[in-house]
Amino acid sequence: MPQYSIRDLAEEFDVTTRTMRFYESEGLLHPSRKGQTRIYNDKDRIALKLVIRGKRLGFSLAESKELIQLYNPKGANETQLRRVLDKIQQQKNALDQQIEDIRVMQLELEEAERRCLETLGDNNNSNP
Amino acid sequence: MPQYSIRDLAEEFDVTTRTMRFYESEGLLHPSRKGQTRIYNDKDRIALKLVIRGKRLGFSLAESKELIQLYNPKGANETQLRRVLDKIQQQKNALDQQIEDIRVMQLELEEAERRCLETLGDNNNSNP
DNA sequence: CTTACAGTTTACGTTAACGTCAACTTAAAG
DNA sequence: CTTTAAGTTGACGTTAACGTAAACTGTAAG
Repeated sequence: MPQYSIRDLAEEFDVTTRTMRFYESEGLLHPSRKGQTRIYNDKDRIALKLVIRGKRLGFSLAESKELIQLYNPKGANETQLRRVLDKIQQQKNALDQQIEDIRVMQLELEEAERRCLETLGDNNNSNP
Repeated sequence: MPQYSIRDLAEEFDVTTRTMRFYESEGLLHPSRKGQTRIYNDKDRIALKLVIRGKRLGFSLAESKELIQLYNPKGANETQLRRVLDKIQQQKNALDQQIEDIRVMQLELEEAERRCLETLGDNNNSNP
């Protein structure tokens, strides 16, 4: 099983070591220790990747933490599993809303682009 | 031309009046005044809608402010217009990245969903 | 007139997400 | 052994995005 130092992951995902320790204190990462030095495994790596991607989408750390937990139906009973499935569905809906927002923004940006290009064309015609 | 009070827009977009005044102080909104009372027009309404949508996508107010400016190639010369076009392109690329992130998240959520359903199925088989 | 309500400015408070710094330990290199 | 580098734990500082409270003004209703 692959292991990583704090610096390994910090460099890979372009965050500071301070950030990694902060995430641990917030319960997002759970490195083991060799002496007092942190040792990260693949599960932490996946979690970190998820947090970083979440940030690009405007997720708070608390939201990303929930997301991480959705990926571990560890020792969960049926009731818990059903709650997890419900959360997953909510997340999927939220992402659908985001996609819709992005779609609208892209259309608006293309409108803006057209207006710019038009104005450029007009200027060139009136400035020979 | 339609006009809105601060409360009109605050209720429509579910923000507080404090937020609206804050956005004004940050240069995102530019209401006129009747006496000292703020009067908003359609341009402000559009800008506000854009900011709200931006927030759902994780944009900072500074980023949304830039976006707003992209929609007004007002008294811009050719050099400025080209810079605007460049920014528009950057924004479109950023949105493409977001869509990719969302796509990955959705796939992962569906994996998680499958794992949950599997576990549920197993439990039912071993608990008759 | 006064009561009530909506709006205004000013200013200090708050939370999330780290940055920064100090003081320390451990590990490896020269 | 000393230096150097990378790690550690506090603890305090910072920024964005508002919340909250105080003190004031205008205006419509009873």
